[in-house]
Amino acid sequence: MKSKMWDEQTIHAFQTTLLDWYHQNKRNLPWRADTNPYKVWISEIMLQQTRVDTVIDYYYRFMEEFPTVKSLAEANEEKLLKVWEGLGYYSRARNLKVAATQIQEDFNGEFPQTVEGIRSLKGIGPYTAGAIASISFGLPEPAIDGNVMRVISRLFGVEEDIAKASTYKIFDQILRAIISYENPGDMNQALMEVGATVSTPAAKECPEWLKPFCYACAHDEHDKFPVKSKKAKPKDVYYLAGVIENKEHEHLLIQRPENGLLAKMWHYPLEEVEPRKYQEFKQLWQKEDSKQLSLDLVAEDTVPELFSGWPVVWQKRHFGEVTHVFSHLKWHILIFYGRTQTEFLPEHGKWLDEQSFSDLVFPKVQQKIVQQFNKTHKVE
DNA sequence: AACTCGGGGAT
DNA sequence: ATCCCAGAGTT
Repeated sequence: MKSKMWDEQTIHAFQTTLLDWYHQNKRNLPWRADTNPYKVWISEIMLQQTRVDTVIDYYYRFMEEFPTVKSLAEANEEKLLKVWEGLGYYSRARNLKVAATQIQEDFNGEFPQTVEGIRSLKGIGPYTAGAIASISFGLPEPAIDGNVMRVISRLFGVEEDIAKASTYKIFDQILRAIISYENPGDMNQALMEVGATVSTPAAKECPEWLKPFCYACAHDEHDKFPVKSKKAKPKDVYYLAGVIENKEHEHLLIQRPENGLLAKMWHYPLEEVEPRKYQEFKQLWQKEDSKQLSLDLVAEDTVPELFSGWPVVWQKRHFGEVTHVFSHLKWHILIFYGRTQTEFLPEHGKWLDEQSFSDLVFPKVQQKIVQQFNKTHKVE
């Protein structure tokens, strides 16, 4: 880092100034009502890679359904995921249940009160352990998230790449030196609050009260920090999706595998195709080619490449396109419609009427497909 | 150390 | 479009 470590006097002045600002400016958030470790824990897990505004409603519903560690440990997984539906990173929800069971079995039902104990819980890493330890138990542990790294990198002129894991120790050392032993919980939350509301990514400079402590402001280099290497853009993947209806007007849904992306969630059958094939279908089977066909007039033509082997007669047109971006993938999905007169059930499949869709846990991409299909076929 | 894992809001 | 968000687990 470019700046020297602060002396005792500067550290004390910073703590006082920061905590004063925090107590006057902190947002009134539901999980700040008290420092109960269960509430802090749930909120911190929800807040991982997720904005405050998004979390608030989920937090209220979660606390209503699972108010205690015990209720979470005994939670039905489907119900748990239903509460989490739409929030993303679903392993967070599954790990919560695992950790709640750990608390029941390894800690006699009482939330662990040491950093090591907290850190041993599934889904709790260095950041969350530090947050709970400091906020709920007053331990002088840093809580290093994206906000804190941005703020500290500006205050001290940290030039190392914050995207690298090895840079973590630099922030850890700085924070252990400047953290308040009187009120580490508020100190950590204050630093995050500064990052979220004042020293934002696009902020040109710090407010006056913070400037005396800021290396970047002093050198007019606010836009140089934090240093962060770029991530690769999501890889394109192409799918054909099949909306398949049986004689009972039910739709076929498939449950994803137990591990990996969108684990155990339900979706219309998907078949990955080469980008060239995808474009062929998109152009040759346009809606315009068969405008006269309603859902009642299924074409005799079949689609050999689409879910081959299933006794389905496909309509020779597509029902629009959906794209969905994940952290590392971009899905392109072209939607088709077909009917079956035969009773069949693929592995991991389920037939369900549309009124009951809300009983299952659908990822956003599946919700988009449902919406696109209904929009396209109902207007014609 | 690199990759996997969701979704959305701000710019 | 791009960034990035109160990150953690796996390989």
